[in-house]
Amino acid sequence: MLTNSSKYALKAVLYLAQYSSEEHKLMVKDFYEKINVPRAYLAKLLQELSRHKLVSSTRGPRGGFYLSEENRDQPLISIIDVIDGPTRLTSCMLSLEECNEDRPCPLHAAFQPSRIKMIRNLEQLTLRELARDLEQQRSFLPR
Amino acid sequence: MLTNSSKYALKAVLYLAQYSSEEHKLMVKDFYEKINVPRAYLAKLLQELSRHKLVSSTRGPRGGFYLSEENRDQPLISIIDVIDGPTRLTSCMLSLEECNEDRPCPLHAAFQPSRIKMIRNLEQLTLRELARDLEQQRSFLPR
DNA sequence: TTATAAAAAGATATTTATATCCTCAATATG
DNA sequence: CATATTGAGGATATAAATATCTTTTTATAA
Repeated sequence: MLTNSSKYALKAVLYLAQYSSEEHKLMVKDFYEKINVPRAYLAKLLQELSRHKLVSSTRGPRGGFYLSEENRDQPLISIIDVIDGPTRLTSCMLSLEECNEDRPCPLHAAFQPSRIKMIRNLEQLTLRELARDLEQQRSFLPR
Repeated sequence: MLTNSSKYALKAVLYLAQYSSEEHKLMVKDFYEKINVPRAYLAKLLQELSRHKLVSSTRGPRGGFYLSEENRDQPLISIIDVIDGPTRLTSCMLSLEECNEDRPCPLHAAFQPSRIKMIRNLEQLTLRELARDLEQQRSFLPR
């Protein structure tokens, strides 16, 4: 479904959404263990997200990563698109280029409705909303 | 969602479901191009499925691969389980071991319904049913 | 202004998935 | 029984994903 990389990235931004702010930045070394992601690899992923303005960062002493208010309004799909590439979830289940509604692949009819629903969710749910669920203990983010 | 390997495998069994029978076996060299799968790699995948009794084969002249009537009654998930391993689709979206209904991960609530629906489809749809769709031109299997 | 701390960037290593090649074993047919 | 043909199996090669290490840049604050 998702690559390890995008799972790592989602865990990281959800953690940042919960525990960071512009006034309280988090360094990689301070939370990579909390989300069980390899330290150096997490740094790479966050750099990539930072380049795409999906997380915020500053260098130097007292620097670190955090989510700005704008960052928090991004949908989940934006993280996945940057890390996994934008076609990962939308392409045909059998990766057939010519699959479409008029000439669907054998899996198309049965799976397209639930696939579309999942993608809509990813496009609509924002980090802010999921962070609220975490805060209210309606969901949890164990290592 | 699925690996290339299981996509290849699904395309192959769907092709065999359409065009092979015990009386009309297909050799790898005769159809790998039809489904756009690397020849030697397709052979490997079919061997693996054969070992698990999901496709039938005989060696020697006039040998090849085909689907028996029993093979045709297998659900799609059995192919995927053999090639990708059985946990690929069922594990948590974030691969959190401790994610469950009582302590769900942040993605759980939004995605579990459509995920379950997809998995049910894979468990219930048989090769025979999808082959029938192909035969009736309700679906298509382009290269 | 200097020392230090942090991310950014680049280079490299490792692991897994994908792909190919070569030999062996089985089977049909003359 | 000999031979050709096919899948089975093992070994190897390549590409992509995952992971680590080192150096550079930027910012802080003493």
